[in-house]
Amino acid sequence: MTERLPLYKSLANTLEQRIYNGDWPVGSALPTEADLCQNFQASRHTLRHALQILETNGLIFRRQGAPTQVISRQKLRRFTQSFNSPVDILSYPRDTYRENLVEEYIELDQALSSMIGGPVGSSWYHIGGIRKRREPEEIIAWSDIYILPQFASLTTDPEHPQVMVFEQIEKKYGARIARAELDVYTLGATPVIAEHLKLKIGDPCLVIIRRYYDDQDRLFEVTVTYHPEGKYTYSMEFRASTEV
Amino acid sequence: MTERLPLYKSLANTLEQRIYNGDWPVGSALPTEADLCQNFQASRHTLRHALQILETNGLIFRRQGAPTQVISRQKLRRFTQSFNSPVDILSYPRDTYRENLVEEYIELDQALSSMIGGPVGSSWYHIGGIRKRREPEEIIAWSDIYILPQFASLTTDPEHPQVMVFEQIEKKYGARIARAELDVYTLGATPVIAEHLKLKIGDPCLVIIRRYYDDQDRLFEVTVTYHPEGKYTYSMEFRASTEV
DNA sequence: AAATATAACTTATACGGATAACTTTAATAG
DNA sequence: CTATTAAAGTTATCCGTATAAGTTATATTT
Repeated sequence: MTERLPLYKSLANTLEQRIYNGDWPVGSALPTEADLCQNFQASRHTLRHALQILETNGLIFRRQGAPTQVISRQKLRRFTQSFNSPVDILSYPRDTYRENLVEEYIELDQALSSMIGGPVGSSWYHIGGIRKRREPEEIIAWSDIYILPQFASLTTDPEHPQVMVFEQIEKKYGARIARAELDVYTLGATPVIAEHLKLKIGDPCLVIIRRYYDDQDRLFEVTVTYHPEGKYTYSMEFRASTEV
Repeated sequence: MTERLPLYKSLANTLEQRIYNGDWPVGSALPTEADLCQNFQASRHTLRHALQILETNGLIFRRQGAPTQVISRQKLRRFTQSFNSPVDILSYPRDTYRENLVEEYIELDQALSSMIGGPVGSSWYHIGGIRKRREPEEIIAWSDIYILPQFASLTTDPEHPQVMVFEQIEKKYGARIARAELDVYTLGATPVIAEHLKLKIGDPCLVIIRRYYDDQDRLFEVTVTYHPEGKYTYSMEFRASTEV
């Protein structure tokens, strides 16, 4: 019932409580490790284990040579969503595939620029096409993919339609996704979209824009998908973060 | 340039590489700590520091008394989005407010049940209303809020329209959100929605459903919002998780 | 054959000490 | 006064050792 807590955990709890009480206000420095060892009668090693927990909980900030700073009065309750791969950010069923209908080099005009996020006049390679489910055979979405011109050659790869484009870029060019943005909104079908998706003009469409940035924070791919009503729901789950 | 890596980090890298190479396949057990200390000429303490890194990276699984298991060949690259509060999951501008138009006790029929997620026949308290922005004065959304009947009294609170409902539930009843689900899709405006939002029937609406669960995984609030075209974009940002 | 107890093995916790690396403050030189 | 150097203080890394606690396999008993 009253499971005995290891010393380092009990110490971490005590320190958290003391910080919460305001014994060491935010912005101030914690006593030195040596002092804390004295006060709490623990070895330096055990104490540091406790401090490490406070650090990962975002309560303190440590820097070699400088005193440890208190940076937060209480543990943040973070709501996090995790994906093991960027594929899952927009999790299409695996039994879908893309059919390219348009391939062209373009320069961004004002309208495209505000949607895509790149500067006006910048050059991109545009791949337009539809995404289909196999059975029942059905059109799920129209998708516009914009990639940097130097990546254009990857559309010649035979397995191209089966694989997400950013995966191909990662594989062939070594660019790694460090950040991704996601915008979701609704829009009445434009004439072009309506024709491709066999809708009436103005029919509701779910628009999802994804922007991929590399570790230099350079935008290197943007995907815009248009889903007709009833064909797609974007779902997510969030959890309050668990204790350490 | 060639910054010298601490032994424990260098050890962690080596072990990761060896696992990736397949020297210790997924599912097999790592050599004992004692053996690894021997092989890599490190103290048990330093070695354990390295193992701890592999563990947080999701490569190994450790259990007191049992050999350490290899559970993944490569570091997961997790894409995470963090919110400091559930408010931010659906981040409305702070200068908006809710205007309740309907309050009633209901029982879920088949259609509502599949949308909300509660069982058919279960009792809920329904609050229907519109969300407005102050300036320019504008209707942003129609929202249906479903809460357990025991929370119904909170609508009498004077500050109720300004505050998110789950915050009031947390404050007054102590229920804490442990999990939240989010569904996003598009829908043509139904007659009821069209009237409230002053739209034509069939006009595109962005529908966002949020379901809040407590720590017992009991559903205690569901919110459904309908946004007319052009009035709302749901935005998120994801980052590849940083090294430990 | 099944349940129980034992032993061997492995990881977890905890102590102590020594050196390195970094930061800040004080002293010094120009 | 400014820039540099030296010293003191603090955290980071790394080693060693000992005991506790949990798991698994083996032996024993029923």
